Amino acid sequence: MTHGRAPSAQQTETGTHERPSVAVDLVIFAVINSSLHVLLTHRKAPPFDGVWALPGGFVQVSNSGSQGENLEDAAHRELEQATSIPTHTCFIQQLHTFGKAGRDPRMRVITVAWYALLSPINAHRVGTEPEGASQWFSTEDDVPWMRLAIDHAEILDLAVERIRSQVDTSEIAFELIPDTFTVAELQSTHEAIKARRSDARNFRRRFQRMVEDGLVMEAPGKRHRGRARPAQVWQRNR
Amino acid sequence: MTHGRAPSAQQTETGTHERPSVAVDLVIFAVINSSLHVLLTHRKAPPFDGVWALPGGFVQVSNSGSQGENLEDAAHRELEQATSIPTHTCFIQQLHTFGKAGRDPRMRVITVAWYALLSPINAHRVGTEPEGASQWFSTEDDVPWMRLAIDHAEILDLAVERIRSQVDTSEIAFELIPDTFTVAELQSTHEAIKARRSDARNFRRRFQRMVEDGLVMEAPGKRHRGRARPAQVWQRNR
DNA sequence: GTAATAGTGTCTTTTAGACATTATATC
DNA sequence: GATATAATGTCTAAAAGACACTATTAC
Repeated sequence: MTHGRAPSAQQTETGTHERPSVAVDLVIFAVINSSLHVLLTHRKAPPFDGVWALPGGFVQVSNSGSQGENLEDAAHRELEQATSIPTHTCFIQQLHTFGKAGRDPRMRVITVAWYALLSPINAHRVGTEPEGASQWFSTEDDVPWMRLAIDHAEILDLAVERIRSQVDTSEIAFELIPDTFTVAELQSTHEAIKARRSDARNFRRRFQRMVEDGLVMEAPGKRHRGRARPAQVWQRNR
Repeated sequence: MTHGRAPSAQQTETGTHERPSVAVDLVIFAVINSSLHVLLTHRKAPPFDGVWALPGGFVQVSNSGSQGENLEDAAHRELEQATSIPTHTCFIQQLHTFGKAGRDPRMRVITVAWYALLSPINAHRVGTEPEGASQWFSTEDDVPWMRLAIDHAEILDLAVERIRSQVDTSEIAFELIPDTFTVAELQSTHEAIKARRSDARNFRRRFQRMVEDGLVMEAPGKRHRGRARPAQVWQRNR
């Protein structure tokens, strides 16, 4: 036997070895009522019937011709299926691949997990059907963490940890708010992701830097909230 | 069709759909001569014969019984195969999963890429056979970037970017040096990863914080280099 | 004018970057 | 004492955390 990709005992380069099923699972986030929510689907078939799970499905594969769909396309397809909205503009990013033997009792399944971020407008269109199979859960208290199918609680944990660690150094928060927004709305989104309050003056100082860096720019109009002073509206600079 | 993991047109929950081959590919790093190196293997079989590639191989899968090996175990197995050293103590971490249709012309292959970090002692035992299939390449100039098999150049790029972004905020640099080390050796490792020099005084200030935080502690003895003043030896605090 | 949110400024602490000299060992 | 590396201190700049008051609008 040689080094590297050479065939090992039960495997050949021509592919006669056994193969796993490969799935994509989605952690779909949105901020609802100032709280970070995740979309779960209710399973109706054994062996996980009656259990909440991350939306997902198998990657369409062919071993001839075009070889099937790209992983990212599979993730987008499942995102559309889970949300019933057009998702080509949605933010989606690979999280981690989970493939522990036995994680799915039916067969060997390796799943590539992704996280997606929905704007409030898109989120509102999802999971509102009273008899729907999908439902939003607040990550702060609502999620039936201990009862998610397979290892989905672990996937969800990692996804929350990931976006928390990214929110201060990337622009992901913009994916969770409308195209135009006020500073208070952006701050509220940051707070929802990190599950902790922040100081308005310090946040505005950081926002000021974003303006100076050309990341955001003023948008026309003002936005009212209650009977208070109207706020300046902003938009991303693209 | 319902939401979520329900079967789609060509797929059933019982798994009669076509499946991809799943591989693990390894980006094995070590610091040699103060430069970040990566271990590549020379392919001898078509369709990539004569081309350098990342070491890797297929995940051993079974759809009955134990379902085969864990992804992480497959990565460790391939790491041992590529290096011929015991690797249970080696640092290894998942990088990203690459699964574009057509990336391997032979068949649909989805590969889970990992990066591994070898200490100088371990690295020295690898790739020194004159006729060996594995060889170290400096990431600074030596790597035949444009000629790596499949999408391995892209994987390598991402791995380098990843450890560069982690070196200042994690403890990965310690995985690339011996158990006991001097401050200068640790600094040199940082510089090799980031491919840029740093100031010794500023680096020692950061090192002092590591000491105060209990991350490292003095080790017995001093280390000589040339005919100069000997340096204090340190070790990680575990 | 009252209620409610928008918007502003200062002090302190921490961290990073730039920069030159002294200390200690070998030869 | 010449040489080579180890080790140290200060000034400055940028960013985060803590903290209280004024501005503008609807009602």
